[in-house]
Amino acid sequence: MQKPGFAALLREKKFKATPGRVALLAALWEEAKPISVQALAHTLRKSMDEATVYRALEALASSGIIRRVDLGHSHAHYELERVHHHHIICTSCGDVEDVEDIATEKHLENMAARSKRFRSIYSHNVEFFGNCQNCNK
Amino acid sequence: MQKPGFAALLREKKFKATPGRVALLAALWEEAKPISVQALAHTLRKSMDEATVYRALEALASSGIIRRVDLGHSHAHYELERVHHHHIICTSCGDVEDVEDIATEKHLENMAARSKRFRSIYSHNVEFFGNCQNCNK
DNA sequence: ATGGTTGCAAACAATTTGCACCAAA
DNA sequence: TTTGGTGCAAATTGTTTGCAACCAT
Repeated sequence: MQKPGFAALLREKKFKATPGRVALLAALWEEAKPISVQALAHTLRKSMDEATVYRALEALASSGIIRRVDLGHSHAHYELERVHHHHIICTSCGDVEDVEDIATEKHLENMAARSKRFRSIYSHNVEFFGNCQNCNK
Repeated sequence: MQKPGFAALLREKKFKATPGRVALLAALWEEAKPISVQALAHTLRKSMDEATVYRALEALASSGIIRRVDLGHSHAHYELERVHHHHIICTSCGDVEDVEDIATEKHLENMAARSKRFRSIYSHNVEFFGNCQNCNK
């Protein structure tokens, strides 16, 4: 994926392209994996107040520009919405690896389609937990 | 699933079968769906201090008796570990429905097996987000 | 007897909110 | 000029911890 024009992307989604939000998206791009709000706020400490980071993350996540990810910790992580994928988390060292598989995605859609009370399902998260090779010695 | 003997279950996993923990498991059994720590602590207010609820939940979850579930809120939920299944969450009213599908589970295993850095994967979570029929009018 | 468990209080961490001000469109 | 976005501070909410006492085994 090419680095997108973040300002244009924001305007496209009806947001104002403020320097802070552009910096936020750039930081997520740089990170290239889920980052905690605290770490992100620290990175952006020159550009954005922590409360504003929270507000921006929520707004951008509900517009689909970014994605909220749960890694089993007691605080949220976010990442740029790129190619659809999921995560494997090492419960020992916290390391995260991406996984993707088209065939599985189809099955996930089927699974969701079985619901009786839900007709519209617009997203899903999948997380695997295990130990990476470093921690499994 | 039959209602288990919680005291015996606890001892089996090398825990002490205290009245509080038995009450906790009974409460999760009653609830029959993911419950927030706060709601659980409120239910158990006569049996267990909130801090103890947190400690018990963590211990029981890492032994596999119960399961921690992320519903996209900013606090944890737990449920009894029963038949393996996942959840669809209504992002409007918060309602939760269970989903399960053996075929999909096989594919999830395949997906996880593709990892390069992870050999041992012991659990996974899947959550779908959408709107239930009530909220989708 | 003894080590896991608990209550209570306090500390800590994560997230949200009110409000006046600012700046992008 | 209008309204979304921001900083700052304070309030909330969620979670963890220390320690002495307790009780299930």
